[in-house]
Amino acid sequence: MPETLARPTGLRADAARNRARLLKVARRHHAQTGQLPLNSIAAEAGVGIGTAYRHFPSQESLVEALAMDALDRLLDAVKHAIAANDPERAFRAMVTTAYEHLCDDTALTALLAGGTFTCADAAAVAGELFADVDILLRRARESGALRAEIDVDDLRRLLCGFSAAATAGPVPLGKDRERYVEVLLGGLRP
Amino acid sequence: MPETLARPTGLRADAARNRARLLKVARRHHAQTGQLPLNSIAAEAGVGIGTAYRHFPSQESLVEALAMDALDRLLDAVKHAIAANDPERAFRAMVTTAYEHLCDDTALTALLAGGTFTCADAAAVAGELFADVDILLRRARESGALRAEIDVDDLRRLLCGFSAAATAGPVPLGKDRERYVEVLLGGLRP
Amino acid sequence: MPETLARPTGLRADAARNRARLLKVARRHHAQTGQLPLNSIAAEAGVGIGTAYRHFPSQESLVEALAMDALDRLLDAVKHAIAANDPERAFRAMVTTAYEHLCDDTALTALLAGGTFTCADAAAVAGELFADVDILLRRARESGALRAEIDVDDLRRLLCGFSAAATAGPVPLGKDRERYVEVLLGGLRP
Amino acid sequence: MPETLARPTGLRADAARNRARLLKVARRHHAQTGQLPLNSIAAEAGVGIGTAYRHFPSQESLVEALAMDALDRLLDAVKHAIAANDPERAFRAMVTTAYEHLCDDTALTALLAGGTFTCADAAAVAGELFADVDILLRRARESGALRAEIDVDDLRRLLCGFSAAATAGPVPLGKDRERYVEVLLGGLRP
DNA sequence: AATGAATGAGCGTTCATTCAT
DNA sequence: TATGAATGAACGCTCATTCAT
Repeated sequence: MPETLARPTGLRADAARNRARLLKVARRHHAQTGQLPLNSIAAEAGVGIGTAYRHFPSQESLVEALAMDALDRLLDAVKHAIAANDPERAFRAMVTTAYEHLCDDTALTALLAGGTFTCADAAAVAGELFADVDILLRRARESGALRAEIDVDDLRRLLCGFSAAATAGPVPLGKDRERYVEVLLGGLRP
Repeated sequence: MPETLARPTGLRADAARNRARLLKVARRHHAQTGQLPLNSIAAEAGVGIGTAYRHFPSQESLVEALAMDALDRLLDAVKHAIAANDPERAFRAMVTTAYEHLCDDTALTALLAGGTFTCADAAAVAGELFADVDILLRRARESGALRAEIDVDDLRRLLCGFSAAATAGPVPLGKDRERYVEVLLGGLRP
Repeated sequence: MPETLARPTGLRADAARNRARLLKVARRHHAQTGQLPLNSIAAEAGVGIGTAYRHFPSQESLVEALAMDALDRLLDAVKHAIAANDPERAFRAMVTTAYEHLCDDTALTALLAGGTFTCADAAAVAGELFADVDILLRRARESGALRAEIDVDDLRRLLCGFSAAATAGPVPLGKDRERYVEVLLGGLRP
Repeated sequence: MPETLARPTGLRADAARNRARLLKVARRHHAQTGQLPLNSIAAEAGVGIGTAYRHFPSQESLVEALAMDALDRLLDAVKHAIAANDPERAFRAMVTTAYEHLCDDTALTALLAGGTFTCADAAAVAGELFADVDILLRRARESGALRAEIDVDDLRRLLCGFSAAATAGPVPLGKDRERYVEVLLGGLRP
């Protein structure tokens, strides 16, 4: 009996279909309302409530499952940035990518804003992500591209705050949301 | 029948007392949970639920009433800043003050993040506030202390995002939250 | 705002009617199934679920309200027994009465079997009841009508056990359930 | 298709292992909570829920399987008692043994309190048990050691009631639970 | 104006049971 | 035979809101 996983493997065909349906409906709910009412999500997905709970025994597990894709892509991007030469460019690329993902995925923002992980694989990816970002931050700091007093956790908070800034309000920010990441990058320079 | 006001005048003594009690309890709830359950708030305040609804017919009116004090103080601070000479110092003072207020008052943050106002007086104060901030921004821009593309609404978003960054997560930021306003101020420079 | 009470006073007419309906339905449920599902009870009583929770915020409060009548009558009977002269007769009368009440009221049995009370007035009546029974037990013990090692709590357990014995099973015991109280009284003699 | 049995024979090795695991977990659940939630029991036992249902198609069959061991031991003890000479000693030994088993095994108590059996072999053992106890009761009655009006079914009820008395409440009775069997034995004398 | 009783929509969660693999 | 996915009834509980007193 495996622990709850945000990214399960070896699902039966019908189980995978149900899971995908649930995630699809859940994603819409979270983006529109910030809530994840399992009852309605199950109903809308055309799936029994018990099935929904089998797949996602807790709201956190659902949030982490929703965020998992973006988390994976983020980790990929960070790995790429680490492999690059220019520390400042790598740092800027990482911040920009993270900002974009956070703006596009409310579940990712909620997960990172919380800062705690219950599913083993989400925690693992997040741990690796933070470790890699730490490397990028060190290099950026040494190359004089980053304020000394900002660490990984500060960046996590600031990025979540910025995506909230871009997303919040009656009208979400439009195309020009890149402006904000410029403000952030400017502010992070010593 | 007067419109709902966030800062009513001419209340009977007992009505004023009830209102104050409700606000006190509501403030604690909002700060601790981000929620404003009128039933429990009325019960804890020792006030009938009907009375609570008479004072605050909607959650928004309660949020605006909660934020009204901070909104007033903010407006005061901005008026002071306008009266000063140095545009850059005035701008910095305004941003810093706003940041502090937002970090300290979850209702103010919720209200400004939403960006809409239902009570006439709250809307009035906010309108004046935004107008005055706009003046400060113009001056700062002209004096070369502020990026050209940032307007009042951007600043509103960014400030809300920054206070969210400082507040969010399992552990709210401690004493050193001023660090973040430095990042913001740095980022806002051209 | 008074604490939850098992025997409230000064209810509005409609509130009293709802309360009575709820208790009536609840009593039937408890007698037949030993359960107290508030949802179904409210529905059967023709009362909103919220109303049910207003009257009985917890299952315990409902059990105690159900048992309150019997508890009162029991206390009355014990007071009478205390006023009598013959310690043995008083003791026997008390045990018999308690047994009868327990056999007739499953909620009373459940409450006394648990031995804990959450409503202030139920706790008060129970406390007085136990104190008075203790007096009866002392007298009975002194007059040689009761084993030395049996105290109030033992009697509570034994009476609950006996009423369970008379009640349990596919067919509850019929008219001749008095036989069992004779066994109990016989067993309690030194 | 054989009837469900509380004590099946000729199980495959893995089936027997699964059955044992289920019983072990179920016993703990029943002792601690009085409930037998098949889903959780199967999960905790590391066995598929379908397998659990194959072994125990109903809650009763599970209860009977749990009680089977104790039922066997009880029957053994009664056979021994029948073989003895002194009818009163035999009777007392039987009552005491039964009481001890009931106090120690919540499933046995639940089964005997219900008084109905669905598995053929449980019914058979219980039938033999009751018949043998009946013999002991007759002898005891004849030798003047037992009230005339108490029959096997009364004893079943009373024993269940007494073990409930010893077990119930916030604090189960401690070491001195033998006291209660003395009360019972005393009460059963003419 | 104040009170608080009533309502019911809605969400969280458990668990017995069936059935496809 | 074993597995575990799926289902849905049932229940617990909260809270926004209305309305009679």
